[in-house]
Amino acid sequence: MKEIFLKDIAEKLKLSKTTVSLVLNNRGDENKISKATQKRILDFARDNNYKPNQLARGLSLGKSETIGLIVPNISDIFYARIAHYIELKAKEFGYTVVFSSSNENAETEKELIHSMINRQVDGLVIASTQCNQADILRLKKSKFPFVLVDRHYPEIMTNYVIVDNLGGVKNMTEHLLKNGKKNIALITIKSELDAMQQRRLGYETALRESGIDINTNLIKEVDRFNFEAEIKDAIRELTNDSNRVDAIVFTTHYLAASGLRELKSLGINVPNEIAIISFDELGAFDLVDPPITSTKQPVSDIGNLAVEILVNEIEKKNKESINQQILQTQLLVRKSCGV
Amino acid sequence: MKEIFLKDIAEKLKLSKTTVSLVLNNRGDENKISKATQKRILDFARDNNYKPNQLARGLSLGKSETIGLIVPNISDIFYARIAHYIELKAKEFGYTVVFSSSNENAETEKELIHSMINRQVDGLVIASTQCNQADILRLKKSKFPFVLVDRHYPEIMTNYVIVDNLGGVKNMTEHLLKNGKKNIALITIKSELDAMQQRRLGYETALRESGIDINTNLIKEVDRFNFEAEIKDAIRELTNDSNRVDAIVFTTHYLAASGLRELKSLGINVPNEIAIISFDELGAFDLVDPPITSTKQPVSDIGNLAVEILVNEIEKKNKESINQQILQTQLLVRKSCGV
DNA sequence: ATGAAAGCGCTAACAG
DNA sequence: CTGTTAGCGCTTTCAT
Repeated sequence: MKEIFLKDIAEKLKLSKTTVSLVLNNRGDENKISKATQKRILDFARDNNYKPNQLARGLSLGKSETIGLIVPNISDIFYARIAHYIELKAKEFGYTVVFSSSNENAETEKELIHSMINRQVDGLVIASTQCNQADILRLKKSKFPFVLVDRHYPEIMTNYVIVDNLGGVKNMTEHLLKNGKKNIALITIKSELDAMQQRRLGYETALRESGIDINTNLIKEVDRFNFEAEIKDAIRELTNDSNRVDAIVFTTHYLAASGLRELKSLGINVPNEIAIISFDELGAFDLVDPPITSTKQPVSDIGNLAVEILVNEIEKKNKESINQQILQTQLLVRKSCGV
Repeated sequence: MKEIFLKDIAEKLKLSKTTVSLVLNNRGDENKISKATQKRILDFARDNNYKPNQLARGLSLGKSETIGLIVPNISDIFYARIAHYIELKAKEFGYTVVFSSSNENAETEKELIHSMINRQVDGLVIASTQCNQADILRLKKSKFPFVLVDRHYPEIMTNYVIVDNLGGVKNMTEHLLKNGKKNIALITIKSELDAMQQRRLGYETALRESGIDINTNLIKEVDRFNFEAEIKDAIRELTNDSNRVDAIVFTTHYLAASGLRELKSLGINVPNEIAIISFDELGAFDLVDPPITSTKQPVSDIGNLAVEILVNEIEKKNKESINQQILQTQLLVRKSCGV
């Protein structure tokens, strides 16, 4: 079964490439090609398992029916799940997805954006690293279709699908307050990322609205690449005599996992001595000892909306309109904050 | 900053496209193009941010410097991690990766293989669904470069990178035996997949070698798409009076998670009443109550080797040789089998 | 209702 | 050392 090309079909059927191409692209009727001819072409193509060369097609059309996905790290379950939904939705629209991880590196992200554009992706879904304003801005200026997910730049007017980070963490903190916690700490990632700033703000807002002063000693920012080590120090400080926290809010799942690991190794009882709560989930937070109360992000909505917005923009169904979605999170109450 | 093409460079510099193309592909020296000309071209290209259209390049070259990755499900942490390593390694070799999930559906997998080939990927890494011998065989016949990971077809001579499933589960079962367990059950996925058969065999081999008869009542096969419900029944049966198992081997992580969930809801103490052990890990198995003893797969090796083998084949450094790798797993002993 | 021919942007014989 | 030319496989304008 050797490869067969458009030209081959035309020759065998004694037709022109034009006719064959038209029919194969479902434009036979609109070009008044006889039903009989259409059937001959379609049958022959099917029988010989004809598949167009997408590279040639893309080159000719100026588009590739591919969308690029750039995430910080595809092996982070959160992004893997988003990728999954993006892929499903993209397939519905007839697009394939190409992906790459930036590994939280702005330089890598820049290269990826270029590389993907060179590969003629029709649009981009980006969960951007912290500080890549420049390239995002350039992308916007060039009117290249793209949509930001999970992370956005408040200063740039772009399409995005994000989550209400402030509201989510505010909820979490209030949940702790409601459970009688008095001295609540925050462990977060040191980052310019708006998402992280918003999460911190959520924590602060909840406290402030309850008339509690912010104690900056209780806010620990750890380095994203060195969090395992730094979190140990953070936990030790938070649990020493001068601080005596009774609850910790973690702004992301792997911080919570690390934190809990450390609390356990210190022999501290969760939730009796210290309650914990996590933004975002790991696979088995319900099985963990204790089951961790956490905030669930609407991953499928994020993926679906991102693709819908992007495809809309690519196909310019709506011209020039900017689409910004801020989705709500959901608090899953388990045992780690007391009953 | 508008787009610039090869032709533009040639015109501005009053050179031919050939010269420019040669230089840009680092073949200036071998074609004896003067250093001066080379420098002019390189500088101009850099200053004007020239990036070749990869579609055109691919069409002309007959290759795209892209490799396709097909997995059952990218949101399964195991495949997400493999994808991560594949991507890293591919980048080292100058390849981009395109991915898709087959959702365990052979028909989808077939389409994906074709679709990727149409998109002119240079090679494929496939974690195949259970029963797609036909397409894999066709792929082999057509001499298209590909390598199977995680799952393979024993009847087909292909490149693959898999794990010693039999040995892994045999180890797990022996670990249970060593800990004094007498009545060990197996919960696995109902599947023709060789990997799953091997895991079952590992369990049976361990028992047999210890002189224990296989009791088929203690082997439960659940449907991959309906495992949550079926596992409940399985657990109930295994824990009823006639069976009285004291340990359960789970052949994959999500089965273990579901199983543990059910055991807990039944108020059964793990590991005192029933020990459990899992092939493969979820994110936080060390934090689970109790920490789950499990078998860790060498994910990074799988990804790295797969890409190395594939790129070798694509670039035909070694002609016609078949490369089959069976990697060893590692048992992480925690608390779920007793101390 | 169908065909001829040009063109998408790049590479590569071959010529000089 | 550099240019001419054809061609990768497909789409599309313009004829007929």
